[in-house]
Amino acid sequence: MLEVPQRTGRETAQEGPTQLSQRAYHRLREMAINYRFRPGERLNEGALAKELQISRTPLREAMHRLVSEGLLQSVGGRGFFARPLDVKEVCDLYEARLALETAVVRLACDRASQDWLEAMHGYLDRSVSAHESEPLERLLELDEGFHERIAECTGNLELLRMLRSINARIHFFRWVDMQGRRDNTQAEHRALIAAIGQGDAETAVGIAHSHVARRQDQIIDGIREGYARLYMGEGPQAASGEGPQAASGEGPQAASGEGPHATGRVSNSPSPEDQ
Amino acid sequence: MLEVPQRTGRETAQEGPTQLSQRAYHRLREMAINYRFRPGERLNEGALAKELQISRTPLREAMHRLVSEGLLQSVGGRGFFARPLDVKEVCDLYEARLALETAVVRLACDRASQDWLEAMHGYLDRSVSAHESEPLERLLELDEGFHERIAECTGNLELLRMLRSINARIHFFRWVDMQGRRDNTQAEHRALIAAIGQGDAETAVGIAHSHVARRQDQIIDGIREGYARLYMGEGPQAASGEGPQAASGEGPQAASGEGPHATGRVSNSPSPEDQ
DNA sequence: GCATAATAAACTGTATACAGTTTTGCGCAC
DNA sequence: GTGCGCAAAACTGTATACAGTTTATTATGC
Repeated sequence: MLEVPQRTGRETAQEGPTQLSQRAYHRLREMAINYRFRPGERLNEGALAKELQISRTPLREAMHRLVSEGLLQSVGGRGFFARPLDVKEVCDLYEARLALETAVVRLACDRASQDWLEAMHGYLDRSVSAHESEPLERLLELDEGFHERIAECTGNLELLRMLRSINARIHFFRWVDMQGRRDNTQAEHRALIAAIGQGDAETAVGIAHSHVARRQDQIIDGIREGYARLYMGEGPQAASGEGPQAASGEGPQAASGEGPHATGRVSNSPSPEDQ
Repeated sequence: MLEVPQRTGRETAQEGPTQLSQRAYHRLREMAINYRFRPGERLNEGALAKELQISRTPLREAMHRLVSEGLLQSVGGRGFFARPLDVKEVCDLYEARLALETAVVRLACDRASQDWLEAMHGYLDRSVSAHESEPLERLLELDEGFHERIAECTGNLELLRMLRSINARIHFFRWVDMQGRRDNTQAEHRALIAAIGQGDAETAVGIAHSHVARRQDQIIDGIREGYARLYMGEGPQAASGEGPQAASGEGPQAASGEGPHATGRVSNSPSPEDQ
């Protein structure tokens, strides 16, 4: 009688969630984050459902979630759309990220445990060794992981959640921004952890601020660059030009995780519901 | 061929969205915000669908959105649950709110226009006149509106969105906190706007900080109080005790907007997917 | 009486069907 | 050619059906 809902058994390690809507959510999320859909493109539910080999019902449930997270848009009666490349939006996200990061670092100065500091040093060591060998995508992941770990150490799940959400939405632009340039942020990361370890909030915030803000300056160029990459025919199935139906080709296409693939023509951005 | 999706005609002023899933979203959101569901309670989709007079499909779509926003939880195979009363979560939200509010006020100092400042004075005047006459619920709305307008003036839609999301989730606790006490925040609000108008970031942030942080101290008691209100039989359909089926009674029950209505027995909180 | 097992009812997750709308394609006037 | 209008096709939004699981209920042994 007393409801004590428990998570019904950990999902099998490799297969991910058993729920179709949840699996669809994760796959679509990855696609949206990496702009595997052309910006502003309308997503054909039938085609997507076939691609993911599920019916439209769980697919739409997943899409609704992604709308809430700003990774998709919806227009009543017209369906779902890939998010457009919106300079203003990305600037807003960077600004918000800066605000959160500042707050998180300040809190971390008070709350970082010895265990956590040691773990972070280990994390940085591993990142160093990865710096030369790993692909850029992986380096970006490591950087995101670094900042998210600082958020974790504050113990504030809401700050962590918001930071993750922002990181997902700017991921692609950071990826574009990194192309070619393989700059080393290790030193700054070390300094940040050191300041946090000493509880020196002002220094820590200063480092974090310049660390995050520096990128912000480059981002507008980055978005321009993003336009180019997405529209000028980079990527596998370059410029098929026609075919208004399938979102990203017909057959089930493995999400190979190697950077954005979408190509095609421009379409104006939708005016979505203010949800 | 070129997709130029436009919002297909403003919704008719009074009726709200035409989309059923969207209407369900708004109604459920209001219910979740005000704890019209008992904390942790499992939501019966069939009963809810009947109550809202729609089928389960759009209902579930709305529920998925609300899960993304932290206003509902879902457990695979067991369905959706009302969010539990979680002290830690509320503290995290207050802390996050403080961080955002600080950032927003700082930005506002740089960006507030003369027009905006005048509009805010008008807003405060109206709030003053409402202070004695209007119900507490309305005063809370005015306060939320005040803070959201500051966020609006920064022009950063993402900060605004996050602030709104947080405000929705702590709304109930602020409401409980306000009961009995009809304290006047007008002076602080005036001072804050004045500081913003002069571009005095440090003063403005100081005011905002103490303004928000003060409440934070009281919130834990507030949550305890919330427990009492929800479980000790306050509200209309007091302590029916039994009846595990319907979420909030059988027939369609007008959302009268007069404070939280839910009552009933305790049930442990679910362990939802980490989505 | 209380715990346990078996059985029935209820509910969730997903697929499918269908109505109404939007988009596309085509013909025709200009 | 270019723009307009109409018919066909395609697609979205919603309802419904159904299988598999979870929850409630009853029966049984101790």
